[in-house]
Amino acid sequence: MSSTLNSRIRADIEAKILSGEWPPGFRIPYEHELMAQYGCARMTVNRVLAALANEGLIERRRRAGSFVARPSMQSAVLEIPDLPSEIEARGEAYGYELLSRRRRSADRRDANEAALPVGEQLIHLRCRHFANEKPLAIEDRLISLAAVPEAATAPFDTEPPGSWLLNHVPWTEAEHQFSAINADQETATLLDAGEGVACLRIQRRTWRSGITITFVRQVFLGQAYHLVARFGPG
Amino acid sequence: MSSTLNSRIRADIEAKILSGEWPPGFRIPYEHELMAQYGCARMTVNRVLAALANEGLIERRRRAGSFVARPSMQSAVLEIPDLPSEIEARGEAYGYELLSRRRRSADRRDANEAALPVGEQLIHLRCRHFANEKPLAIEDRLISLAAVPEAATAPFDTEPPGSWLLNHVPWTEAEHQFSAINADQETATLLDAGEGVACLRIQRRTWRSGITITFVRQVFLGQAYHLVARFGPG
DNA sequence: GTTGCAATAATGTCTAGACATAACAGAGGA
DNA sequence: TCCTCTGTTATGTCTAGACATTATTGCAAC
Repeated sequence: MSSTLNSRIRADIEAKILSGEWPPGFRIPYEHELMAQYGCARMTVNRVLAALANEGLIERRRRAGSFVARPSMQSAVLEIPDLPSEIEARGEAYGYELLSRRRRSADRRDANEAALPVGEQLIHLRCRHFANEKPLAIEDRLISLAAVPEAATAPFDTEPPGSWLLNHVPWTEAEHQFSAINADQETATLLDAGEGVACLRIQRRTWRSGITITFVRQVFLGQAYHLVARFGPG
Repeated sequence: MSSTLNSRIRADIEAKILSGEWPPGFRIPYEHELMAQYGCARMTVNRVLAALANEGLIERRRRAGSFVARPSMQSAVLEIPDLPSEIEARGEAYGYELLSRRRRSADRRDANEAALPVGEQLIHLRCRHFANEKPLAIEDRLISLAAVPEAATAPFDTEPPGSWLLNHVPWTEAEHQFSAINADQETATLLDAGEGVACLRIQRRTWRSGITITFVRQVFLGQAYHLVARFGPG
């Protein structure tokens, strides 16, 4: 309960919007009026309104005023923790196994899936993640050697590539794709499940300044893994 | 290409972080120094740094300074558009069918899944979404009448409940859960697919000020539907 | 050594102005 | 009627200060 003027104004406005007292489209008081109401400088209310606009709660139009935005509900913040940390956070034992490691150059399929230029040198890893000794996911990972040369000598036999990259690559953008698939025979065997069982497949492409760093495809047992995403103001 | 001083400072700092020139943990210049470097007031750099901290790109500690945050990669912005708009955006024809509509009170299972108090009056809808005449998803939806009394008389036979709620409920928080399931016989029939086919299941609980508004479970054909989430600064 | 106090240095918050910018409204002219 | 010009108005950006807050540092007493 921080009681800065800033947060008080913000809380008041959020409450009005949240409660429906100020419905979508409603014109909220001008900075001028809020300034008078709270007896503060315009800069103070401006900061609040700018922040609210930034988060999409309100919409500001010069000359016209500020308006409560229509709730779009079109975006959510998705938490995708590092697998080891997440599994340990659930109180289970994390396990990791490297299945194979190859150095090859990108073919047409990689270019299509992972946006890697054909012919680019890359490391292709295949590994398994375990929770409490039971297989949880299979991972197929491509790492571009042009973007991450250190990957050529990194020891991926004990540390999962995701965690390694997290600590060696500065900042990234990413795109995820989710779908559900039936396990084929190989997948089923590796996951210690029946053929055809539903699996959650997550594909993630990570890049920096337009250069693809890594592509990963993880296949989870659909029953064993739940992704959670939260959304909302606050 | 807005060339406000604000955005110029911001772009400079983001570029340094992005390029790896300022690695995670690096102490970025003090407000004082940036102020001298750009020849501006402290308030100006403060606004930039506060915004960057707000987005998690940097971390600020009193007396110590501001530091480049470790790339967490633990959150992504997930776009979950309204189904009708999304299907039409793909150039396909959207269709909707209400399968059943019941008014009942919440049982223990609802309380568990949807955080609805046992005994609370609710509307239970079951419907189907189509893309180009082919079934795409089955939806099971609970709407709390305590939170949304107008739902009792709303005409859900032509407009999907998601779109209706979007236009009638002010502001919401939500939590999503993703998993993969094999279609049971009923699901398979409704989706016009084979029994056992992998489906992507999305469950979403939406509330306002701690009061649950609605709970929805959507089951998509795993092959037909791809969710995409993007993440990154800028 | 260890504890505790005080100085210091950074961010956090706020003020009372200033000028810039964009969009709208109304007046006047073609 | 339609267009353009001009003033008005609310937001956008910025300044040069001020005091508050707090974590660290270093000194001093135990």
